[in-house]
Amino acid sequence: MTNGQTPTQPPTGKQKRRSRHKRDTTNLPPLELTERDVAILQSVGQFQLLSSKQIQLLFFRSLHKTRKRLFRLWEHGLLERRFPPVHLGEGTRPVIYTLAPKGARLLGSQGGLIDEAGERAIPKATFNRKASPLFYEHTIRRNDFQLALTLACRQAPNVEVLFWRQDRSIKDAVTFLNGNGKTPAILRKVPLFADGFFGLEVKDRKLYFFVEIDRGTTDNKRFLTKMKGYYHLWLQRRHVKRYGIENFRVLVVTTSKARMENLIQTAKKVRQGNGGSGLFWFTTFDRYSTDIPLSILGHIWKRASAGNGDDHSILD
DNA sequence: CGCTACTTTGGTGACTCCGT
DNA sequence: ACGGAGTCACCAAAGTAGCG
Repeated sequence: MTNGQTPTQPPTGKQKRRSRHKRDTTNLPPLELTERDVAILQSVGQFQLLSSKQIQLLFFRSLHKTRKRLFRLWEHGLLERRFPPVHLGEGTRPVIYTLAPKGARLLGSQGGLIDEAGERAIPKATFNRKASPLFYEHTIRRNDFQLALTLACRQAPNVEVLFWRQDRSIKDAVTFLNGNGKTPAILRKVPLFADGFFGLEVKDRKLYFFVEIDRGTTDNKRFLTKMKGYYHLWLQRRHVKRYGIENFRVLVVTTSKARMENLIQTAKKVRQGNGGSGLFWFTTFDRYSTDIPLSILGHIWKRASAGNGDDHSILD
């Protein structure tokens, strides 16, 4: 094409703009799926949902091109799209893409995707249409974290993501004696289901992390209970038995500095003089970004150990 | 093989429309 | 009001067909 005209589309005056919200399948030009298209569908399935911006970071150089291609995949029913609510004075936000049933079937027919537990194929990864805005927000936040980590490890020498898990295979419960020294301790069973669990290989070291995304909706008491759960997971060496790993840390990402300080003070109450001082690490959403992925490997993390105000890198 | 012309594919900028 | 996104026009590189 040298003159800007498409042979199959004669220039007949001004075309009516297609709706962004309703699929118009009349005169739909055929779609030839590329390897990249399949990779996009796989990623959307794995992440559950991705914004056009996030998909660009993974697969394209140009956002313009990204939108065009995603629009075509949507037109052909392979992806679903959702429009986040618009707040006055903010304009629209990037479209959120999820895997459509047709896209899931297509992946299934190509051998599909197996989830981290090695069991479930991708069709169940199609996204629940009735998911709440809070859940969307939470998933987008988690994906931003995973995406920044993925992109950072592409750029950083000697750092590799060994795995990322966020499915039911990391659902666990820890039982321990819960007490504060004043009232009698009672046996407590705390469910643990991290937002993510990942491993990094740094040179010859292997590091493992649980990720907790905090949107400021959990009160201190529940947060303390959850941290106690992780602490006893560590104390009982349950991570060795269950995951075959020797070490782990819990990364908590939250909304603001004030909230973070509050959570750090809460986390400090967990330990009872049995070690584990480096277990809990904290940062805020604004300290890393997918635009500058290496930021997530930078010195942006605060530890909940006493008298330690320095910022750390998760590679430390 | 080497040259030319054309096609295909992917990228950019400007403009305009869209939906809340 | 606002910024995302669809359309249009255009550019550039790579691929390909035809020809001597």
